[in-house]
Amino acid sequence: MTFQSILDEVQNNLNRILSEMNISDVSFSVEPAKPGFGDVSSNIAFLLAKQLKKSPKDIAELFSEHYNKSVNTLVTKSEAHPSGYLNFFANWEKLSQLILSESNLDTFGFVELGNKSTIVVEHTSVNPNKALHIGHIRNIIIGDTISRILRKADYRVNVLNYIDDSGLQVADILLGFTHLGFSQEPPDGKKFDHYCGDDVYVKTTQKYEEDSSLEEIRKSILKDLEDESSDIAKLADIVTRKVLTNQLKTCWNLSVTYDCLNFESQIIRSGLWSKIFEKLKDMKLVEFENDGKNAGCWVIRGDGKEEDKVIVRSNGVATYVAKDIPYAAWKLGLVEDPFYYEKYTTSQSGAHELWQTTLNPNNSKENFTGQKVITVIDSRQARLQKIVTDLMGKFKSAPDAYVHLGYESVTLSSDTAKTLGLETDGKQAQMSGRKGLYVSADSVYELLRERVIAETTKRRPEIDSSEIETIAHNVSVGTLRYEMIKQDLDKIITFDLTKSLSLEGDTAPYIQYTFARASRILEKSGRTPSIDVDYSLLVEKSELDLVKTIGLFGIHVRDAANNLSPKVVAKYCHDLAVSFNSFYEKNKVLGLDDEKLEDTRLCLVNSFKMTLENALDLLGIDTPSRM
RNA sequence: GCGCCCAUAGCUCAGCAUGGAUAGAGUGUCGGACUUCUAAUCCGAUGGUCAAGGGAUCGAAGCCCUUUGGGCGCGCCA
Repeated sequence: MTFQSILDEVQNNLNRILSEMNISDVSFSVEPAKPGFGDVSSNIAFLLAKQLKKSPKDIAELFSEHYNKSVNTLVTKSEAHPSGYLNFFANWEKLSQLILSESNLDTFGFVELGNKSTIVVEHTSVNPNKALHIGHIRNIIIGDTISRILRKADYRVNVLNYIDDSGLQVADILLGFTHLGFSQEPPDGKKFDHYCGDDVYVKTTQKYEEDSSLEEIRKSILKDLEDESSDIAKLADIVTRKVLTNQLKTCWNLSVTYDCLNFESQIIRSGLWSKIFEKLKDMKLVEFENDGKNAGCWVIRGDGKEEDKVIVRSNGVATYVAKDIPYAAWKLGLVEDPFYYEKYTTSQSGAHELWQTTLNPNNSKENFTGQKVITVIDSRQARLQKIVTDLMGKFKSAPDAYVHLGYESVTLSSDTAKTLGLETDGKQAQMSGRKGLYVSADSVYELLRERVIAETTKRRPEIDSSEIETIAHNVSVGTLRYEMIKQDLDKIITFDLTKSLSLEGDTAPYIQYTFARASRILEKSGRTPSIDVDYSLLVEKSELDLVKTIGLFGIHVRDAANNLSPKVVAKYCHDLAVSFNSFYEKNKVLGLDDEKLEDTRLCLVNSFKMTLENALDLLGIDTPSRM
């Protein structure tokens, strides 16, 4: 509740005043005030201006008078601002006690939004034929952060990663292995996913232009992939799983975890598509085209001006979107589950168990479906995802059951493109796995790590090298993760190898640094912080601002979960850090010759530290106590 | 051609969902603060016809319409 408590109190009192005045149906706002306008503000006077035929200023004054006569516990006074706003001032002694003691609870920041309903978040879903690049990382971090936020908002979250192990891109590297003589062993210890992506995939696709006969081979490989017993399918299984293991290492290293891996090859072999197809026909959601340009195909009718979408070709083969339909229905639990589940061979970090689908009935049955589904895919797929969303809305009779969470892509800055050998004339460049134009996630992490090691060694020569390694890891992961979610999903991220890897300003290290400062104060105090302190001693503006910011945690978690907006939490963490730095600059905590004041401030510092850790955890960012 | 998205300080972005007070950060540039709990920090200065035009409103960066500029998408490819 925390800061929400005072908002509720104001809301209730205003409602009571309204009913005394016989006014109803006014949906006024009660919000944390802007700096310099008290602690809580309401726009109620603006909304009543017309009805009462008075100026907002007069109405605000009227309300202010009434309000100051009502019973208050957390508000000391209300005040009419000439602009028409009604502002309220908090009883900080009580509010500080409320906020700081609640911030010590494990449940702090938890909001009851999902009512323990299950929700599926699917993200990553990268073809297992290459290493992850910085563009994939945006998808992964958005998905992982959303999952963490939803858990904090009382949802049971099932995180899925869809493994497209039977598509064209896999066929391409298989062709490289079987027909172009690429060894299945990567050279000199190169990671297998990098080898497949940098060498086999890029060079194989180059060859298509030189040798058109390869196109036929490619098609036959693609066809063989569907037959489980073929040599190609067996090879594909070995290769894609090896790439997958390497991709997962990259994800785990970034503190990203999953609940279940779903393999496309198994969805195909399970026969789920034909069941869904029958259902689509029964529900008249697909139609057979007798003539016109799509003669002989099954299509989904376009919405308004949109073109019809072919789902099954005239040769009977399903198209790309069609493959997404049975999977989407499976995720929503709308079809009988054809899969069994076994634990994944390598366990991921933490206590989080990772499962994978299998068609082998000697395994257990589990449930990874959800009442709602969020699929994280970049917005270039918006059109196709809209088809799936519409279909699922009709299947489930709930239009918002399936949500496509789209985001803009990551492009390379002109300078960074140049380092990869592409001249763009000052413009940013789209990444391309096929052309080998990308910056790998592993290399970015490594670059960051080296810089943080150098920086930390320079600043803190007394820290031993193993702790430096840990700090460097946490700061590098934090920097990368924060960079991927600090802006809105609809903004393109132009990645630059120099500018995007800064450790100063609005970055994770800035925030992490405040945690280290707070830790140091607590460590030096040699005391155990208590919440049994004199809260009336917190009177400085920078102290109360920090208390207030701490108290706003839950409100931001709710906002982020409601709007599926990770940047809301990123912004909050930054706000917390700014508040703390301001407090730190203006107030000493130790050596005051005033034990009571020291205890009170230690309590505040400890609350800040716990809340920041709590909030950063939602971003998957760790908190070093020294850096 | 049709559809979706973006446009706010030199640069990168908040604020827009739910219209209301003084449009905020970071970065850059210039200047200041480490014998004092960690300077990955802090303080000050600089910097804005909120792309343009129109509309509805007592009131618009925000809502509606048009235009311009940029990005992306529109296959019996995946």
